[in-house]
Amino acid sequence: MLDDRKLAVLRAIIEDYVSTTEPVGSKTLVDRHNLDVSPATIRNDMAVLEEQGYIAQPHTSAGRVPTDKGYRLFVDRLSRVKPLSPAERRAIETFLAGAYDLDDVVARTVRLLAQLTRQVAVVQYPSLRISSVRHIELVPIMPSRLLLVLITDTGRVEQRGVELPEAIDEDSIAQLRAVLNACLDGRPLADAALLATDLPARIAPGDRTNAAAVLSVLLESLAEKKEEKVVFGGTANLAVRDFSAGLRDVLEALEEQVVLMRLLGETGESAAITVKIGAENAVEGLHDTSVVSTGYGAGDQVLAKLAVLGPTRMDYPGTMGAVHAVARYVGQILAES
Amino acid sequence: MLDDRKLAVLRAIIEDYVSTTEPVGSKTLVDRHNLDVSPATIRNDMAVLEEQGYIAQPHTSAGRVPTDKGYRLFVDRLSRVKPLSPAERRAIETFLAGAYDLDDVVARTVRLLAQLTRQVAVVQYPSLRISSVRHIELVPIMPSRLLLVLITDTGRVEQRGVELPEAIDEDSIAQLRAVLNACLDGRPLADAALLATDLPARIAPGDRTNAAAVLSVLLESLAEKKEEKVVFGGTANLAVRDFSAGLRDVLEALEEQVVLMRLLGETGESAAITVKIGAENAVEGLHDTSVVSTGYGAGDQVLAKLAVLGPTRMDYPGTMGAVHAVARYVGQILAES
DNA sequence: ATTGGCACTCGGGATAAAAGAGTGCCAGGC
DNA sequence: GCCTGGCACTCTTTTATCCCGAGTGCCAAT
Repeated sequence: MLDDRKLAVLRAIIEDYVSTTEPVGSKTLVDRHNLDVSPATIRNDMAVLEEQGYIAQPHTSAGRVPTDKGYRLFVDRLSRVKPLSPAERRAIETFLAGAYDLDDVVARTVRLLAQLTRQVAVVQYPSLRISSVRHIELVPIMPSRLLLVLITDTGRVEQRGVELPEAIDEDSIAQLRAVLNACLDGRPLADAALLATDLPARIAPGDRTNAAAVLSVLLESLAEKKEEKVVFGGTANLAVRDFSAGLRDVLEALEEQVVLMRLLGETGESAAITVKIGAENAVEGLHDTSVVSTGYGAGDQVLAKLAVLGPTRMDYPGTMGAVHAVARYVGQILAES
Repeated sequence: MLDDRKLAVLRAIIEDYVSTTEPVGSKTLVDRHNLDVSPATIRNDMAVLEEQGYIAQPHTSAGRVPTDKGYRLFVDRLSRVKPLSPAERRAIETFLAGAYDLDDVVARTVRLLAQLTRQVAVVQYPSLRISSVRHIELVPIMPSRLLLVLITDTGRVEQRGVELPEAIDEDSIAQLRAVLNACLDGRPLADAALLATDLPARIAPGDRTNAAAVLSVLLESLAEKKEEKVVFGGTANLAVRDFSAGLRDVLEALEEQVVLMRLLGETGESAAITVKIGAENAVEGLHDTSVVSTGYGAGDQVLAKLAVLGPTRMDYPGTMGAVHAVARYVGQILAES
């Protein structure tokens, strides 16, 4: 029902609109792209496209503008992910290679994505739930207070104060630390839950209540969604385009971890690239916004997600290319460390 | 040379302008504040104030607008820090009390400040340089690779990968860890520099090159300005007022750690509140912006700074009150943990 | 199916006039 | 000497009107 030319017209409309920000008319279209037909023909095609909901006109006698549905079709069938230029690839590589630690990797990734796409970048920290324990450390602060430090194989370091029911001495701490590490080292953090039954038996009776307190804090940090940390950047890119309306909504959404998580949550668990266009985003106030996201991680395992957020009128192939490439490189970096 | 009434007029102009965003004229002024004189009298006063550079008119026959110099006078002599309402104090207390760890304290502080002032909040992490070491941990990752974890008495946890020149075994790691902790525990981190000469003697000969590598990483993380971490929030508040111009500049400045540090750097080292108005800010592009900042820390010691950033046209007394109160509470929280 | 022709629509820019807000200054009053 | 009412003047802002042009939809012809 949509022949090849109509699809070509839709593609042309989207490409033009994305680059000019202005509704595009039949005349402009035949000029700019070398379609070998007359404007009138294009108008007929446009009428059909409009009837089917792929494009719309802001008002009578203005050019056409793509609808969400139009972008959807474009992304699904009319475009390919655009590979980055060699220069861009090199830039990514050198930029990420210099990172010191996980915080730095994440921070650099955000900057990189924002710069490449000239849009807002969102990056989630590798999930605690999926990571394995590399080391657990207990540091005494006061007689009845410890600092629990958790280091994962993705390089993430979590810290948490533990209030103990009873005072504890160095030896007991050492024992507890040894047991915890013996049980959890190299294993997925989720296994900590299994310890609940196992732990008391391995601990001197007098320290069991304290051990339970430590464990419960450990489980807590695992359970809490708060730990799904998300970072963003590139908001300055929002100010430049004629996007002032809705800008506030976007900034608000970005600062609300919960909302960000929801946005990323819609990304599938695979390494594929997900595109949510306009109203497809469940989040209120982001209906003029698209989100291009993907999972990343060391190897196949998806440890976390990253995304780019911009107006529905964005360069999808380019953005998708950048998201894809950056996710891959970050994965490599994580695998190496 | 400026009698009481002229000062009152300046104050009135600023208060009105801040709340209405519109140039304020002589008529409006006598109506709103009950000055017992006629508009004509006020006009004369205004003429003087303008001549002296405290106010200006955007164009002939518009009302007057305060200049930077006018705000300066207002802040220095015409206003008092406005104490927060009991409700606000309680809100601060409960909001900050629930924090888990340092990251959480900082994150909550940012939100709190942004919410209280309806502006952009900037908070710096407690300085590594001044903090004392609470514990140093070495975690083996690969035979010739360690993770160095540094925990300070302010609750800050820093991590850093160390590439060793030679492979190392568990025993050597334990020795190194013991020596490092023995030397540095409870002492200011800056003392690490002294270790350079001291360390080799305490370490088995075979491990000295490795020990040196660890130490150099430790010193590096101390030296690097990168470690002066700064966090901000509340950018959504920028979008609401008629501030669209310059918005991009502000967002850009916020995402540039270096710029942010420069902004905070101008804050004095004392616990007093510093106000930088408009062009007084050295940072390009923030000339329509004021920064209200102060130091905070456990006890008297200033560990870091926090600030609120907004248009020169801001509620200075209120903002200063919020900044002051929040800084004090955060200090308390830090001292407690 | 495509095309050229044509009447029609509607937003946006230009121009003009009117409205308003505020000023500066002066001459008179307390 | 300071304050005040009055008044002419200056600009911005608003409103109204007009016109232009881009773009459309439709139709008859190829």
